[in-house]
Amino acid sequence: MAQSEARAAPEPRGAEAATKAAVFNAAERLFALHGFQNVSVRDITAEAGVNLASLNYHFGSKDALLFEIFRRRTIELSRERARMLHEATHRAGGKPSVRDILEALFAPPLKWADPASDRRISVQFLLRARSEGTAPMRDVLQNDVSHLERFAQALKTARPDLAPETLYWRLHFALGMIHNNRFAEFDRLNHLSGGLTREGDIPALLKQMLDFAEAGFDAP
Amino acid sequence: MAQSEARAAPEPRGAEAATKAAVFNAAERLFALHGFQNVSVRDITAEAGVNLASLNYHFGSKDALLFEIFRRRTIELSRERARMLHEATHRAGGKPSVRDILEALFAPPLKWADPASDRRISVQFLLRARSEGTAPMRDVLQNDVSHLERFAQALKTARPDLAPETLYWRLHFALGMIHNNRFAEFDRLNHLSGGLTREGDIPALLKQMLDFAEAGFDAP
DNA sequence: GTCTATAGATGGATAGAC
DNA sequence: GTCTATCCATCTATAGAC
Repeated sequence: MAQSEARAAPEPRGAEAATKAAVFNAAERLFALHGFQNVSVRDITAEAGVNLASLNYHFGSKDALLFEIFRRRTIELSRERARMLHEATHRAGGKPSVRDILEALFAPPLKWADPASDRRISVQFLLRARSEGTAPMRDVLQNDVSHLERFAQALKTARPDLAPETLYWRLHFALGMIHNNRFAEFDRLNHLSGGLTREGDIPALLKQMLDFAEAGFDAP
Repeated sequence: MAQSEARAAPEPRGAEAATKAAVFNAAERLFALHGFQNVSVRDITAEAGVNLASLNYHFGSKDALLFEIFRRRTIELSRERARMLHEATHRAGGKPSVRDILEALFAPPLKWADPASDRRISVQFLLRARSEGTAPMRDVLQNDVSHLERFAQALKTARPDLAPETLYWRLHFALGMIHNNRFAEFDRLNHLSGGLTREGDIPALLKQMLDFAEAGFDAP
């Protein structure tokens, strides 16, 4: 438990920072489950088992805390994706296949979404940030596309025959496939399929997504 | 202007219902643009140019108004999709192609999203409802999958060779492609592509989506 | 049906003691 | 750093006059 918290929260060195970490984790969890506007500072501090005023003491404000969680998780996810893309590029001698590029895009958030992962909730937080995020978050999502530019460039190298416009659209579609992996959408799909789709089986889901998206990129 | 409002709002027969229609349209617009929790009753009535109390008089509460907009637009969209699927089924003698089925799924919301359409804002409202919706909305989204069952059944008929599990996943991916068509995501894509992707060109976008998704369904 | 005025509740933030 | 008590802004909803 302490280890899990240590991995999930920012540098919990002394007993003092334990409070900060508890607030961070409780906030991420509640925000991911119930939405940003439906969770109050009182809810967070109660869940964390700390005093009401400690949130403002450690983070300044509710919005600043929200942004801190968003920033940290975004950086972590981008880094994992960039590392996978870099490795795939190296393995392929500079020109990875479309499937390898897509795997670098899909695998990190899917690995987080594993029921056994302590990042399971972080994915849901980031997905919420896309639609419910505050203005500073939207600014980051809007302007910081450098992380995606590497993927667009790799796709151009892999498929120089495709029109750039088509390529960007297909990247957009692939991203849409990931962004739809919210708890509520999984539940809806389970309800529709009568329980056939088991989103807990991450390797199977990754294969399904790669099969679909790779074929989509191969369309004429 | 009067005609446009007549099409978008509920039965504006007399001058009395004009207030109700104005509230309905202002609310849909503000909710779609700024999110459900970021728009107050005061914002809505101010935008509509009516008195603060009229919202509660005509709709009962803010949440009831929200649900009313959601219910109306959901029914309209499902009906358009069902009609297109029905026509495609009839044209194909009972067994429409995967592409025809996907077109019945994609085309209605894309038609609404046309810059020239007076439903442009309704799509954004419905997309917000998926993530920011109140509990009653989530219940509807969760439990009322009858509309999607017809599409799943049609896909099974078109591709009896595919495992049902695979088929449901691919339907989920196709839905994800639509759900990603939010203003913010379009802007992000435009920023990334340097303006190459013009989401205002609906026929071109529909073709891009159909090419990608059809190929995805054709994956082995 | 429309308006004003206000009740009633909630939530973010902080002052100040410890 | 932690806690209590409280301020103050904001919002929904309604009572009651017209």
